[in-house]
Amino acid sequence: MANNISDVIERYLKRILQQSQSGMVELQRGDLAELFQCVPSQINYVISTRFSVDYGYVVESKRGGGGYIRIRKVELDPTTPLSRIAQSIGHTLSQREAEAIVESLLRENLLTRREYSLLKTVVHRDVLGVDLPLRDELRARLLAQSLVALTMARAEDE
Amino acid sequence: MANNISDVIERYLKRILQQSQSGMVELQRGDLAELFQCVPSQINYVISTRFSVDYGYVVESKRGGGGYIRIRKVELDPTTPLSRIAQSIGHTLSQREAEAIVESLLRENLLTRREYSLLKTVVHRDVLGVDLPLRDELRARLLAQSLVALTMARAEDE
DNA sequence: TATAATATAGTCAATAATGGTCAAAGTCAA
DNA sequence: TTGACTTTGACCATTATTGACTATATTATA
Repeated sequence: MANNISDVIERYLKRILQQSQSGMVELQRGDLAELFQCVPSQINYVISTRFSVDYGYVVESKRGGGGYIRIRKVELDPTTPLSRIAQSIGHTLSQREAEAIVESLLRENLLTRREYSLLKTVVHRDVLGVDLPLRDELRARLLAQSLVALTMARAEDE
Repeated sequence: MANNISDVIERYLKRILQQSQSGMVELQRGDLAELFQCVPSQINYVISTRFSVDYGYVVESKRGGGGYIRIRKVELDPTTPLSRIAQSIGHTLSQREAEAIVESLLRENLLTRREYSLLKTVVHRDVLGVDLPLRDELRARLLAQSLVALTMARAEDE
């Protein structure tokens, strides 16, 4: 479609992702930027707009000498309850709401008791220990991302 | 994967550690540096960043003639380790240190893959999303309390 | 035995080699 | 014309590499 560099880079990455057996690409930001004659931060833009977790990608990177960016495609079934709930969590979340969520997940056997216990701790105000409203925002991120992690962990476990 | 010498040396050391029955490797710093064509202090860098006690290794050394560096992999005591590790976590904790801890717990089978994935998420700087030094303090609380929660969690509900 | 020479390993700070963030400026279609 | 999307670059953060200087142990020598 569009002739902008971002789309070109996107197609390039998706093509090599498809071709790789492992479902993973590893690249150096500077190399890719050079290949497409753009500034390095353009690569970050492409990744953040087109390879986010919402689209089913996991991106890891490392800075420093020998650094890299690694993109993996994960099977993320959006109908699975955990990821649906993760998506339904907004920008802020009270402790009461968070506890209601993890308790219902435990009841439905979507969490083990250990996982439940762990999440109960993670969302507790004393553990977070920062002031509102930051605390509720932090809690929302922690719980949402934790549920996403659990969704993907299952996929990885084979 | 890695284009840097540090990672290559790390893999080399882990390979011979695996191959040795004793779970121990002894080497001379200068020899290893020569083998990999790097300065000797690079070996110290690799050891301090990848073979710290957080990663489950103990390193001893001796200077002078016949000097050596000895790396041992230590098994965690499977009876109380989670709580012990929780106690050893101080007031502040970097992402790198936190990951070292959860990786070694996974390796020792003290965490399931899902729990590992979850904790990896909880200690990630992007998820915490607050500035240093608060971030490292928050991470220390989260991980320490999470491990305590796991210690106390009732074993799996049928 | 004292001392000097030699052979190791350790520390630390400077520099290099990466990737990340953010906001300003540019582009383009509705 | 406006608003969403893209492009750019200055500045930031993290990790790796190097080497000068330091510390310690062993061995040779006076």
